Amino acid sequence: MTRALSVTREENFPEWYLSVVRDADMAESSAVRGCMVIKPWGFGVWELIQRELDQQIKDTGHENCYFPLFIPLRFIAKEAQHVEGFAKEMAVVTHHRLKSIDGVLQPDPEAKLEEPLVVRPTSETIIGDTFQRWVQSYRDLPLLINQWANVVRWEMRPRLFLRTAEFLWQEGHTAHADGDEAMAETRLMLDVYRRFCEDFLAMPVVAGEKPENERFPGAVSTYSVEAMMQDGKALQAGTSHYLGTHFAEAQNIRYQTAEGGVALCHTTSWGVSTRLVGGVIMTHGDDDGLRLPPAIAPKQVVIVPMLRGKPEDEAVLDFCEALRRQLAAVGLRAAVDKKQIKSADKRWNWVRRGAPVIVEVGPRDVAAGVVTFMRRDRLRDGDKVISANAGLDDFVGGAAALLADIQANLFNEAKARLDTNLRSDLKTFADIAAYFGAAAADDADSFKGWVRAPWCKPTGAALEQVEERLKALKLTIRNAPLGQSGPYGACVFTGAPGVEDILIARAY
RNA sequence: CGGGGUGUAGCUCAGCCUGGUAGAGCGCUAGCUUUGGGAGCUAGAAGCCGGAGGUUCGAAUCCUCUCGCCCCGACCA
Repeated sequence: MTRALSVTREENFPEWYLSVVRDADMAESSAVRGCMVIKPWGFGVWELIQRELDQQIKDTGHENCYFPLFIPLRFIAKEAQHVEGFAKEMAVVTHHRLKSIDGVLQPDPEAKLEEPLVVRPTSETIIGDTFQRWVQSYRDLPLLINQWANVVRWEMRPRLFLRTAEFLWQEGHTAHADGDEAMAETRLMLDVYRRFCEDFLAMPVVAGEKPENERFPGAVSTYSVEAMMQDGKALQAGTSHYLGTHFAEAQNIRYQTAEGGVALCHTTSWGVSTRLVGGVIMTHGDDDGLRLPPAIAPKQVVIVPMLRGKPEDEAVLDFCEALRRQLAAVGLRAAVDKKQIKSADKRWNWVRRGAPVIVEVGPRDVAAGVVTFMRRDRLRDGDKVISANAGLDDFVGGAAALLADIQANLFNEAKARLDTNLRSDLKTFADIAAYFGAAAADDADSFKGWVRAPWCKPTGAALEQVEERLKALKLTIRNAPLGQSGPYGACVFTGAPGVEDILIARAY
């Protein structure tokens, strides 16, 4: 069986993932450990994610700002849990000048900063410091701000897109007069993320609240949207935090109430990152490479002219260019691949990159006024590549609907996988342990999916115990799905009466 | 920061044990043939063998030190 990639998902999922990232021209690792170069095709996907999400963030009343990359060390120190959460992965700037000493270029000892600066791992503190000055009166609230930025977290185990030392994201930060409003904001943005993942990335997610031990450092409550990858692991695709008054207390974000008193603001923060691109790859990719949902495909229809270095090439190119213009005229992102390589190679390059529709045009098509095309979501029947023919006008007229169908099909496929592999019939921890193959170490990477089960929502030391037991099976609690209602069975960890359902899964 | 591995052409790697001065595949360049579908043949460009020191007539190969990277653990959007 000839596939476009040299490794299949079944053989080795992590290797398959790397192979898609590489062969689809998404990104590559760089000279800087843990930092990646995002290539045009990968960045194009991110740009589309950015464009759409930016609009949705604005539509919900937020405005964009930009805050500094550097944060004074003392700012980080202000919120105790925040420090603890991020201290171990912080890049620190200590000097402002280089000097050649004994022929070695190094930080000039004379140019040491009085106070070190950290490269932002997230911006709660610097934004809180700003909010403190911006918020005076209840009339200044709510303050609804977002920024698109890069952040740095010195990760020990980087993986392209999924976990890199530097990554791109948006971080929303808001301040509110009271807790109810801040909580509503937290939940609103979580819902924006859920809809965005489903409608735009065609990636079904489960929105829910994180258990206490998985909370953002400094948050009162953390919510996430979790997506199931094709190896059954969970990917946290986005988070939204209700920060209570923790940061307001640490940074003195207060306002005068209508009654003349002084009150602390309730703040929120929420973000999604370039990790989404990794999620798209692991949700939709197949053994021929990436499959991009049309909504985030930088090129939705790629036209490959079959050129042979003969006089009729010119007519083929003219035909392709005319087709491209017609597709552009109906609002689609179309391109003609004029690169001087064999057309069969071009086709497979676009298959690997996941262009939703690939059109091939040869002299015979031109003569007959038809196009031959493949849809990437249904590339093969068995091993055979499926291609279809359509008259030029029919193809152009139906292209938008075709793309919509591809988008829907990718979502439905992923949704069916999520539904099929989310089990809720395991009643005890022993069942769960057996299901995830506790004994068989070599079984650790085989597909398992998620388990939904009731628990008694322990806290503190009791929760730590639960965490330990799960950890032995490489499992984590992903979240407690929203919108659930009892009655609940017995807690799978303790047998005590359950108070809510949680999702248990291996995770990225 | 613990345990293991590895560094040779753009990429993947062989050669190292048993020192004699550089190889393969893919990719790249050119030419010819082929082409309704991931082609073949021929020719070619490309590496002071991670770095420093040592042993030796001679080091990719042996020794010492050093740096980088990868995998497994602790941490993680």
